[in-house]
Amino acid sequence: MRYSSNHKAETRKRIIGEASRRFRKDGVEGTGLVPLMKALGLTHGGFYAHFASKDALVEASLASAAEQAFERWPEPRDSDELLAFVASYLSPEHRDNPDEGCPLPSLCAELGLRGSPSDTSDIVVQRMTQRLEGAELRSAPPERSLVALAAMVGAITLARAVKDPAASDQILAAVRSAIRAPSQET
Amino acid sequence: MRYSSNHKAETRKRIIGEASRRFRKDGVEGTGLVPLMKALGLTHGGFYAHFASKDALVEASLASAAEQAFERWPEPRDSDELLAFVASYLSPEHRDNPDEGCPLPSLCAELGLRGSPSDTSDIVVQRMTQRLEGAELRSAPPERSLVALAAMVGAITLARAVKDPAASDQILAAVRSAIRAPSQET
DNA sequence: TGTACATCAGTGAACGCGCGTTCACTGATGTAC
DNA sequence: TGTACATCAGTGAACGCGCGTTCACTGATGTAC
Repeated sequence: MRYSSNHKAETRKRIIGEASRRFRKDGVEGTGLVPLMKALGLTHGGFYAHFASKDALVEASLASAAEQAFERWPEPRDSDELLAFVASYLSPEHRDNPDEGCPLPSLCAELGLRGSPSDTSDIVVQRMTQRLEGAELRSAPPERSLVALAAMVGAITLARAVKDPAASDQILAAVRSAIRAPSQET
Repeated sequence: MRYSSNHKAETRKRIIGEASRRFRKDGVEGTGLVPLMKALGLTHGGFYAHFASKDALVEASLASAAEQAFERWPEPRDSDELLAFVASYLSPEHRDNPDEGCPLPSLCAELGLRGSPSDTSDIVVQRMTQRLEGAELRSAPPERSLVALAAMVGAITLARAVKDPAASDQILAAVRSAIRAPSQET
């Protein structure tokens, strides 16, 4: 089976795409290479033509998930876009679809307890924080956006863990309105 | 080997104690029953005299970790105690010792993606939120303490995942000071 | 244009390992007589 | 006080399974002549 010159690169991309979705949905430990390759119509033996190990795939998938998050939530250009970003991040849709969502709530906890070799988390935190330094908040202390990010990540994490749907919605709504109107918090 | 009448109950407690530490440190999937029992000086076969399944142990350990968190951070009686609670929760010590810490940052993500059968998360969220409704914040909207909890859980999660120690400390400090002085946030 | 060969993405069987779970058994102790 | 027996927490070998990884092989295609 000889393929076109970029066939291998495309297969590699397909593996990363499927893996980055599964890692976010089921966790790294919960995702097996055999079912992963099978879902792509391939056999598991071929995996090692593309990656040296599962860890290498984790690294590549995390970077890909980060890139996807940066595209989904680009740098806001004004305060309206900033609030739209926050609303989208804290939406029930994002809560209910971790496989397409931000890797921070889905993968941080797992990579935090394993001694992750990558510093992709650092980069994602940094760039997501930058995106929150928008418009009318620019006069705020620089940690303000870090607090907002922590609240957003915590809200999604808790909203996914809580069983009661009303309580879950309430967590998202509370953080959404707190970031929307921080001056009325006290 | 016949033992004193409460020997079995004590062994059960020891299993739960060790498990609740390991689950928080290494995750549920990352904790095997064989090494767990071995660490207690027992063989793995005896496990099923105490629990019907690993899932039953997860349930019991989560409840135990929650109870431990409620004891470590009891209901604050005034605003000083409330700030001490927040400072303790957001301390480097808590970040660096997940095995003795709050189960929300360590276990929520993992139990969130598996369809957890327990509603212990709901209870922990509810009771930790109550503890943040202290003193001078009582006039604030009720969601205020929910936002604080989300920020605290998110901060610990991120601080554990980030590689750069300075960045990790910064996340904790930012949320700490934001909760300490919410009126100066804007 | 036609043949022989090299390439290499993907195949599929096999590996050792640790997992959760089962089960026949052990043996020190409390109880019955 | 002494013996026979029942109890039952814990033992340890075994189970089937899925995991990550290895490796000899396949076979359609591009290239060389």
